[in-house]
Amino acid sequence: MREFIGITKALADESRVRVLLALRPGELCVCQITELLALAPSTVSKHLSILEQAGLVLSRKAERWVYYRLPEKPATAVVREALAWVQRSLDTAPQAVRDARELQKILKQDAKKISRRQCC
Amino acid sequence: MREFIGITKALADESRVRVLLALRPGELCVCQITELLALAPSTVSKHLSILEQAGLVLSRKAERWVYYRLPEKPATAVVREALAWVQRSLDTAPQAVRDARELQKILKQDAKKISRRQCC
DNA sequence: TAATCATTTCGTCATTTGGCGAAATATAGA
DNA sequence: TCTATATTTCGCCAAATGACGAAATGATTA
Repeated sequence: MREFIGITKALADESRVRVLLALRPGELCVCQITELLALAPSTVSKHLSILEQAGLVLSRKAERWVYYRLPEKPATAVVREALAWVQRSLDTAPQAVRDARELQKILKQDAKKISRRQCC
Repeated sequence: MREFIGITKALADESRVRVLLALRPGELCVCQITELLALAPSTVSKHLSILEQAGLVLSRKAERWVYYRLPEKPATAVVREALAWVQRSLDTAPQAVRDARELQKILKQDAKKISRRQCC
């Protein structure tokens, strides 16, 4: 029950759900997620830690950046089914589509900046 | 997205999840749910209205009582999958087992009282 | 080493949430 | 009609939540 409520609380916020949808194509660093959500970095960091605590995302640190991703093989069935439910339910939601488009732009911007060894 | 967040917020409280599990065998009136949760009637009423708003339960009024039940044929796929996820995830959770046992007692008590035309 | 940058932690604030009891509403029975 | 009972609505309070900016942390670059 503890785990379950942790997951539902994590899913009970639109910004956090948007992150889960944004991560579908692959991992993103905190600064990219921050730009997508248009929130303060500290706010985004808190959101991500809640998602990670619930087991809904994983993180890895590389150089100066922290990348978050969906767990390819979730630790528990509850988490796996939660993620599947989110994706099925919101796959074509307007917000998800908008975010996917916006994310394209963000990734494209970063591609230029990468030549300067920066993430965002 | 609106509907989805309404559902996750409804699921993000242990009392409300316990109600969904308690309703598996069949409908219950507010006073029975109130006894199970051991909360004030006004609090339980509010919880139930949140669940109903999210589409996770239905209600019917009969005589003096209001009975709540799981939707046999949920209005949307999101709701149907949410309910299925809850049940699968918490089917054998200790709290669910305790509540099922406690519910037996409550129903047995009511059986006696029904001879006096009372619900609880 | 010093400066820079990405991220997290901390403190604060406004809003929401979950709890209660009192009062209102609705229905059944005397 | 009057009373009793079941439920909901309302107003209140304490705790949790989501937002921010400032400061701390960690790692890279100059």
